[in-house]
Amino acid sequence: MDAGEQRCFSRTIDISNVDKVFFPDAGLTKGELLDYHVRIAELLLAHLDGRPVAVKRYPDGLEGQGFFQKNAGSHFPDWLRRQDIPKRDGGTLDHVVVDEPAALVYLADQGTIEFHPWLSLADDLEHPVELVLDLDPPAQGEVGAVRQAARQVHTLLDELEVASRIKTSGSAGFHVHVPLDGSAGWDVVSALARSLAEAVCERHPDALTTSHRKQGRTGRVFVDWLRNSYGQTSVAAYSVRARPGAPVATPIDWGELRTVEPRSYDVGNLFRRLGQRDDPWRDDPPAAAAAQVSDRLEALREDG
DNA sequence: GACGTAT
DNA sequence: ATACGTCAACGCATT
DNA sequence: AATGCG
Ligand SMILES: [Mn+2]
Ligand SMILES: [Mn+2]
Repeated sequence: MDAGEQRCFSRTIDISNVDKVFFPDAGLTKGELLDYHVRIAELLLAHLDGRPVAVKRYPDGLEGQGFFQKNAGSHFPDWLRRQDIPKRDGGTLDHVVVDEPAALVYLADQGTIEFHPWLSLADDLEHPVELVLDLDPPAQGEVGAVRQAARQVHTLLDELEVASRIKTSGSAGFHVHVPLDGSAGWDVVSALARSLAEAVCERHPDALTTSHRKQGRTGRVFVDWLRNSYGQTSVAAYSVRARPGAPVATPIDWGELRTVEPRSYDVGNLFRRLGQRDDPWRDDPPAAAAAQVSDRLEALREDG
């Protein structure tokens, strides 16, 4: 991508610093990162369209300091959607909402490396459209343990007849997504996420834990259900991660879990994959009703 | 990355 | 003109 | 009330 004013997805964006190195180990520049976002825009947008999105910006690349941003900056263009969103503490955010591909490119030009959407839509903040379980191994590179954890979560969800999908995190683990029908509020969804996490940990107490404090995990895979709250986010499918090698959080099929690792895909190789196969998350599976799933899970936990 | 202030 | 300082999130279980 | 965590 060239510097200066570019016409991009029907918007004009003033691109800067295209030769600045953002990923030194991979030799990837900001311009190349912008190219990635132009190319991935359709798929990335498909998985966060209409949601409030927090961005993690690194204006000086991986070597510089990064920060989260939710509020739309005063200099952000008029066409970029923003929305007043109440905080739980009574305050208000002027939150970025992504609803067009140009927004992704604009934000990437602002130094955004990671996109972190809410689990609910801007038009219905109180009713999440998905539930996410984040599986983190005790240490980087413990792929076997976190793969096994993912299979165990999948098994439980299958028993509950709930459709689920998996992606690499681009970091150390995997994320399991459960599409929801929007019938339940955060209280129900958060409680369900907690019960799912606790249920799978009860089945495999030596391998899995829900302990939020690192100290309590003792070599086990952390099943993080706490993402499932109002105003919380998890990294988007097809977002780049701010890690060496420019890894990408990549949707995969359950059958790929045998071979794919958390950082298998990155900005440099993702399009080879997508050239050979469709987005594994292209077709929306049936969306679950959280309250009903909670009832079934309660019954399952009583029996055994 | 953008902006305000100081040199 | 250029350099420098400052700003850019949140929710919540647990202790 | 403060902390740890993602
Ligand atoms: Mn994680
Ligand atoms: Mn800077």
